[in-house]
Amino acid sequence: MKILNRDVDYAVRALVLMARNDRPATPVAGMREEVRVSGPFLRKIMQKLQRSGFVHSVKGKGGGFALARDPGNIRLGELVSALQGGIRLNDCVSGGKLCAFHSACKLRGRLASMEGRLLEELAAITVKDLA
Amino acid sequence: MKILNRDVDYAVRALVLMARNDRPATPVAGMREEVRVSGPFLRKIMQKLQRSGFVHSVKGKGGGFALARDPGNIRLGELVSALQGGIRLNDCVSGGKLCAFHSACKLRGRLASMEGRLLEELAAITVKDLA
DNA sequence: AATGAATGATACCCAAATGGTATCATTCAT
DNA sequence: ATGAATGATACCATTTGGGTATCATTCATT
Ligand code: FES
Ligand code: FES
Repeated sequence: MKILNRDVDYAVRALVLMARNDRPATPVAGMREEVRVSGPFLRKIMQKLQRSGFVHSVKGKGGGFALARDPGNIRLGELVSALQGGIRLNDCVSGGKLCAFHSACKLRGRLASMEGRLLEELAAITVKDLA
Repeated sequence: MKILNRDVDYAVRALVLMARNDRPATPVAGMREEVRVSGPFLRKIMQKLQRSGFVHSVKGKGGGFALARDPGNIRLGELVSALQGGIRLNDCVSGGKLCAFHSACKLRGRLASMEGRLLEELAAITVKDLA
């Protein structure tokens, strides 16, 4: 039961870094040291963040990445949704492999609300909180 | 972000089944139909449950598995711990790959307490509840 | 004692997800 | 032109999850 995968982990570090020293553009080469990850991998993550609208990018010399949104409004829950996909619950529910008690089952609903609460808690944490 | 894996899923179904028709011993062959899973796989899971003390087993002809504990006291949280292992949080914490802000990081504690709450919620659900 | 129904233990295998690298194209300041 | 930067994408390697196969052991029945 791992809550955050690597992508989210590194993304958080990078975003926090950018939130701290608010520069017009930070290249990957200027972050990979502190984030403790290889350049190419961090770059791939940053590109995902760019596509999801968390950061914007500037190509060419002097370019790099910068926050596209107020760090106080970048919520962990959104990062999780963007970088490690949605909810799957258990296979009985999402995979269509129903068990014999399906109609009377009290489990599905409970799991759904649990996952909901989890995401709420994640949504309560912003990049600013962590900077 | 999947809460329950297959093992737990099938285990719950089997335990609920046993709680319903309280027989002295149910063989795997008598459960695999309703649980909707292959015999060998269910058997492997049942063996795990036996090793963890949730059920006891009787070998030989007429044997099988039976609940070793009151179904009202078999909690989902325990099943998760026994069948899909403990907590890993993110790699910054569990993997020892600390990031640059480790000492000041507010994330680890939050994740830990979130996971704790999740397990509490799971612990509130018993096999009896689901039967 | 022999048989067959059952679990115990363990090794193995396959597929999917995760984590990570490599390559080439594109943009842009100098 | 050059070189520093990202965009896009294909590829690879490791781990995990899900599942099968096999042989050993136990025990009720005959
Ligand atoms: S576990 Fe199958 S319906 Fe709930
Ligand atoms: S994410 Fe590294 S110390 Fe918190």
